[in-house]
Amino acid sequence: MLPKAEKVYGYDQVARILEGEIVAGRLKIGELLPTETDLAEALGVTRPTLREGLRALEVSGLIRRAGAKRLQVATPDPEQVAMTNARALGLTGANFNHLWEIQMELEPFAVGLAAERATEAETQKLFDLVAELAGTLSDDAAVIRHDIAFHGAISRAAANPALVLATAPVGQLLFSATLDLYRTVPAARHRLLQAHREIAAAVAARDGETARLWMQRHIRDFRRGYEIAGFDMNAPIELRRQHTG
Amino acid sequence: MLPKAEKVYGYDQVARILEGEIVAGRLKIGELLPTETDLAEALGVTRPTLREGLRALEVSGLIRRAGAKRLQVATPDPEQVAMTNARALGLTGANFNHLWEIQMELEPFAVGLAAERATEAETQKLFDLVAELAGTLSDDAAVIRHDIAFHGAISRAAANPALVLATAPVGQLLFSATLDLYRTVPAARHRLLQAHREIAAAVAARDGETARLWMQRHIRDFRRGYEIAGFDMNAPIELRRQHTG
DNA sequence: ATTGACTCATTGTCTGACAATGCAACAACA
DNA sequence: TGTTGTTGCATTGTCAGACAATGAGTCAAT
Repeated sequence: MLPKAEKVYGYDQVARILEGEIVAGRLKIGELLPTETDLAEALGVTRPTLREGLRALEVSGLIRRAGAKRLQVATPDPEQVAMTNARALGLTGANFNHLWEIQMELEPFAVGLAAERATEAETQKLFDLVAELAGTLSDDAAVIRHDIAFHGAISRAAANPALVLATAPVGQLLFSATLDLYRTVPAARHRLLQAHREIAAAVAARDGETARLWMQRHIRDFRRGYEIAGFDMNAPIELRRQHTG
Repeated sequence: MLPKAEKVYGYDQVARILEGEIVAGRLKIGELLPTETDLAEALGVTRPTLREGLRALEVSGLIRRAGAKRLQVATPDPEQVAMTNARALGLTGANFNHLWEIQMELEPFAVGLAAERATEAETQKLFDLVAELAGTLSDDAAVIRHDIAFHGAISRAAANPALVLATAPVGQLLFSATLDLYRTVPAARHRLLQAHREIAAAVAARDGETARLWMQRHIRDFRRGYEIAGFDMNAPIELRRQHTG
């Protein structure tokens, strides 16, 4: 019950201080950090210690390599954050049912918002993705990349950063597990193409209701494919590392 | 368009290799890592380099200090992950409207599932939290801590790890921004207490519909409080560091 | 104006070291 | 016998200093 006197290590200090400076806006986004030697001196630690702190910040996405040299203050890249979360989610033992349940709730919601708010460029992006998919339908890995990209584009079109953060990890994890699906149930890819096509059209027409319906159908269909393929829906899903595109 | 020959640094290698070993299950959860000297030698790097990699893994939650010495393989702590995400979300410029929108969608959904699935212990936890709140209603910070804990407990009762991951950051960020709210609109805390009480009762009664309705009311009410207080709902919300409990 | 060579700063990495501290074994005691 | 104090050791956190590789900037040559 006591406030447990936890020792704060140097590298932890470094990370916290720098994080505070960034969040408080004293270190502005895009700004270049001082050299490691200078920073270390300013913070009263040595370079190895400083670097441990920097590595921590880099993982949480608050700093990024600019070019290849200097480090740059940055806002966390949603995709990178999503990837980290997806992996974390995989390690908690989440299974298909868990993920599908969330998908079924969030994706129709997202596409409804997207239908209201999508900009011209964003709907165009959806059409582009669909067209691209039509061309690479036989490449399983490409289909999955497209699937992730399409749902990601919808989330972004919904113009809500919190929604992106909530949906992206689930989608990445779920879709990454479907490589075997398309091998086992080849027909699934055509149903996917049609669904995406209809969804894109509905979003462009600002028809939220139709978009939601197609999305629901799409996600139910996804589950059916998983059933047909005979996969175990209670088995933990693990994130498969993307073939870096 | 070219596959950009990206240099892979030693510390990055270390992190990836170890991560791979953990995900693949060759390093089991709870297992203690070898000493830094041994690990460094095994991986063909020196200790400073190794430690940078370890720091990265520590931030992503894959390893944790056991006791105070040796490092231990671990599954990411959802709360810690949520905190990281909440901060990331804050930096993307998410505002009250964004967060509330998600909240309004996910929390009723979560409480509906909780009403179906909550175990005896989990419903008891809800009642305990409500009782505790009733005792500390005048302490603003305590009210907020309770609020986060209560919604977290519901997510967990919904028995879906993906849901926890999706809701926790939003809740943490949103509620952390309400300290001023209770100061400005003192009555809000009583309405919050009532809502939580009703929700806990509905979950215990396995009455999903009532639970959802009260949750919706609760979240709408929250918004009204925010309006009455005259806060700007389009201003970015920043995460306030918790007073470590 | 563009290209090329050159300089220099900075990073990634290494070597070696030391103090602090937690853990385990052991001794001393009730 | 069970508990407490002591001691030694292993391991971590941190430091100091060094060096090669490489990116960026400078300046001359074309």
